[in-house]
Amino acid sequence: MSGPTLSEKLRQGDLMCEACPSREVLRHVTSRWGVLVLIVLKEGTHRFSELRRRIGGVSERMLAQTLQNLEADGFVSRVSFPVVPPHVEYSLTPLGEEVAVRVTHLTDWIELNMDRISQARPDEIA
Amino acid sequence: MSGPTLSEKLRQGDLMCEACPSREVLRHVTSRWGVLVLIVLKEGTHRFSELRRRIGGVSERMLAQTLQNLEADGFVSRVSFPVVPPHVEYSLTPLGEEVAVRVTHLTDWIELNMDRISQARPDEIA
DNA sequence: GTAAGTACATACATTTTTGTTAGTATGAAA
DNA sequence: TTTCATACTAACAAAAATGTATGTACTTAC
Repeated sequence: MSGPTLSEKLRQGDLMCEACPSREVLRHVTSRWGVLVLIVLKEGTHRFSELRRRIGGVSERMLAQTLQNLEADGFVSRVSFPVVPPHVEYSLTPLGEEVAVRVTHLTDWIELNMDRISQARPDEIA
Repeated sequence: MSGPTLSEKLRQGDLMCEACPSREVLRHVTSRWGVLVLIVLKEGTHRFSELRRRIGGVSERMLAQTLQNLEADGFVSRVSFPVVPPHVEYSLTPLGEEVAVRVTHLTDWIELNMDRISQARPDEIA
């Protein structure tokens, strides 16, 4: 009668299960700035300050933290050149490209359908 | 030389632009519990308490709030039956089904690739 | 000589999110 | 009769996310 055991769920990364590590990965990927970083890096390699300028509203602190999370998950690779002033390049790993594809499918849909969504939202008088 | 104007970006919902309303929609959809609610509702209509039991770790408060956000965005429809004890059914709207598809593409990928991701993550000694 | 640009880290303040507890009305089960 | 279940809301508390200000080391431009 019982389905998969807890340890099986943990291995599989069942998102409905509170303790699953997949929840943390999901949080990084879908975090406020994580989504936007993935979108921009999908276009190609960028430097820290380029990302900062592209993504409206990120603070340096948040951008750095977001990049570190995505790097720790294996989605982003960081290459630093030992020069002055510092030069660091960020890009997607093969794993990162795969997530970024799904993320952009979602965000593209939202951008393309914002008018339909706005009509459904009563809060905006416009 | 200049691209789209600010008002054009606002209409189009350019996510790189801080003031765009699409950012708020994205936050609702990719919120901690929003993602999971969309996944479960994609299987069909559910009652409040059913959702609560399915989604490990949600509090009543957060579930209620998440459902209200998704309802306000036009992704979820709420039907309440005037009986005692209360009976309320939640389901996806056509718009909601469309987002839910993209969301599940992302989450399915994460669940299926958790082992690859875990290998890339140095924090877990396992 | 002074200011700007680079890629951050660190300390601290604030804001946002999330959780906890208690409460509601009513019928049914124990 | 006490308890449970339902679908919430409101008040309050704790935790997490985010922002701000400052510093660094060195070079180039003004």
